[in-house]
Amino acid sequence: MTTLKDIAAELKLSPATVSRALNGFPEVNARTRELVQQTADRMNYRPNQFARQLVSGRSGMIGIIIKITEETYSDVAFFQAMTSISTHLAAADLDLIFQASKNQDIVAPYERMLKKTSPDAFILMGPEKDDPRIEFLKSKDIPFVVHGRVGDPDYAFYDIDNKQVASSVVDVLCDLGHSRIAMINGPEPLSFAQERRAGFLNSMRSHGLTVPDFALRHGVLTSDQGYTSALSLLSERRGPRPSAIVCASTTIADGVYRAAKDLGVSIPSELSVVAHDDAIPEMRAVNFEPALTVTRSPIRDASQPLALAVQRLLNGEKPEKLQTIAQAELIVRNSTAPVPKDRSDPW
Amino acid sequence: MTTLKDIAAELKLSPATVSRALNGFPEVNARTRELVQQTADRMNYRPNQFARQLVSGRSGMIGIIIKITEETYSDVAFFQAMTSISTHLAAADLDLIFQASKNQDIVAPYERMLKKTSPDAFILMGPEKDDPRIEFLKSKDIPFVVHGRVGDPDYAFYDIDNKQVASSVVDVLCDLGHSRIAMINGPEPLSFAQERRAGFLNSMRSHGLTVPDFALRHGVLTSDQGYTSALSLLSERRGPRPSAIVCASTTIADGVYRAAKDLGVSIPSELSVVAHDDAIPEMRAVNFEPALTVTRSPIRDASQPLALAVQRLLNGEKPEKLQTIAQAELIVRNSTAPVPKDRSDPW
DNA sequence: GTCAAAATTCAAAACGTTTTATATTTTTCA
DNA sequence: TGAAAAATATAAAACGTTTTGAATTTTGAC
Repeated sequence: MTTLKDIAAELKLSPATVSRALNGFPEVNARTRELVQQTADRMNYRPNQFARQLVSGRSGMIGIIIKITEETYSDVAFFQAMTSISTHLAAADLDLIFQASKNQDIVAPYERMLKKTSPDAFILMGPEKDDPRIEFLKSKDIPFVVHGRVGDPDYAFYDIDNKQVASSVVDVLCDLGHSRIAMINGPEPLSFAQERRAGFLNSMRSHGLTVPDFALRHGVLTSDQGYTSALSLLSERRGPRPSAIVCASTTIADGVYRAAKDLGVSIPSELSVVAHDDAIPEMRAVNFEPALTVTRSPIRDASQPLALAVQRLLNGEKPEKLQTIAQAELIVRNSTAPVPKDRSDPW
Repeated sequence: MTTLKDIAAELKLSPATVSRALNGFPEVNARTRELVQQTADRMNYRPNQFARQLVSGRSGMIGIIIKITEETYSDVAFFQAMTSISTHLAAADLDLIFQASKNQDIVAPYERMLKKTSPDAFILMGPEKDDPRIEFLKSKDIPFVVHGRVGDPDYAFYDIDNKQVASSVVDVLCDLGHSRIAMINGPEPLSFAQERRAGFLNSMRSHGLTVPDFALRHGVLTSDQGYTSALSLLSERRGPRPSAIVCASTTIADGVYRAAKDLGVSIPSELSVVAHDDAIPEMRAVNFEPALTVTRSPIRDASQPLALAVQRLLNGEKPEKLQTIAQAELIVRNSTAPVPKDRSDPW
């Protein structure tokens, strides 16, 4: 391993000058710099990162921690996001430290990583209300960026406008005359699900419509969850069946399609279906039969803003200035149709 | 930030003693150690990892790099493996540095990470013949463990016995009287596919059977790939159809099932299907209709041996001593049956 | 040719540990 | 009691950078 000193000795310069020359400081003679560069190359010099980190106090690494679930969907979604974030960070010469944890105490792995590897910042996914991880990072004064948000926060985040996602869907369905609209939503504790719920209920109310309790369901984003929820919604045991179902994901919609098929309910003539599309390669909305109407905002679109926000945080920008709310795109396909005459009455 | 010196000053001891006390060296008085421990706790001391790394020359981190594909299956499989590895490493206080790369030059990201973050070792997945990554790591003298193997290598690895996987399946099918057995294998460059191919052909030969070229296919591990391959195999355009198909994964088998259904070929009475099951939660062999006969070796089983091998490498053990070849388990279910009389002739 | 200003280089300190070689204290045993 | 041995503590060096403050050299103007 050749060190700065070696180069300095070779050229009869001081380590200070060599350091400056290599790091592009202005106060070094052009000829000297050239010379230093060349000998550094020739001697195959690689700066020792540990020494750099010691003096700079920075690791150049970003932490990301995932709670292990049994759910493939969140896995695939998370993995997509993470790979994408990784490539964007690498472009800024930042590395990603990854940790999966099934720890009960969701803060513990953050503490451990902080002690052990000292990432300069964290990227945090799937925030919940009063999320202890956020409290922890704030208390330790560690920069972090959140994918998603809870409420109207003061931290840096990237999120989509989940209220708009839900309300734009309601608008579309109401324009088609639907009034009995059900929703199969994501897991209750997650903020995106709460936002969509709020947006959904608000928008329904503003159209003068109500939603009975049984028509608004929460659960994991799996096809099976969609299937069982839809079976129950379509069974008419608790009153007339909905004329439209709003799904939290394309996987949920897949289950709804299966249930409709099994019950002989035709889409879209008897039942309209809309979903939010995270653009996970697994289940493409265009390949649905009939093609699925969606609000669309690819999860991978989040990665660049997240990576960028991290860099800016590290440059000292204020978190409050690093907040992005993206709008979802509405794509009407063939799974939505005007409400059938005999099903237009509200609940 | 309180440092070792602060504690030393507080107790009127030398930093050396404090260091030794905290790191459990024997040559320190029990009372002193107790005292040091307490004040360290009281002053909320956290050792500076950068300083440690500088003097030890070790980062305590393991690098893992994935080439981005378009394939969900490999994503899910990889992600499963990675999360599992991560938890095992964390138990040994090692962190995982993750990087996704779509770089053409598959060595470049290794070089970059090495320069930037200096992992102590790498875990390397999906080795190919003459893999330049392996050459690179060897030339730089960086320890690494491979998931999979090529040939009869001198590096540390964990792999399953892919020849056995293929041959045990052939044995089962031959016992049932099958002689026209086709294989839908994984991507040609990957070593596991080559091993299975070899095992398959060898075993067929030893049963006195031949395999025409068109009956042995390579491709990605997707349902669609299985579907199109099976359609082609079952079309009888190139001779009589196989009485059994061996699949590289449950996703492939899913495609085969779909193709058989579309063609009105019944499983298992007209066609036997066997697959290798990596135990990815996506597609459970037991849930197939009929339940799928498999050779089974969960990908997540690899993570603990891999994590352990890494630790041993770091403790100076020789890579040649850290080689594991796991046997797959054969599970016969309902997708295999005796060959139909009219299809028992060999090709 | 001189002097101030600008440009360039340097020596030393700092970052916070671990480790080596040495010094001091305590214990043991004759 | 004294010397040797064992136990415990220490000072200083080392790891390889960056940065501070000062020193040296070069340039430009008169």
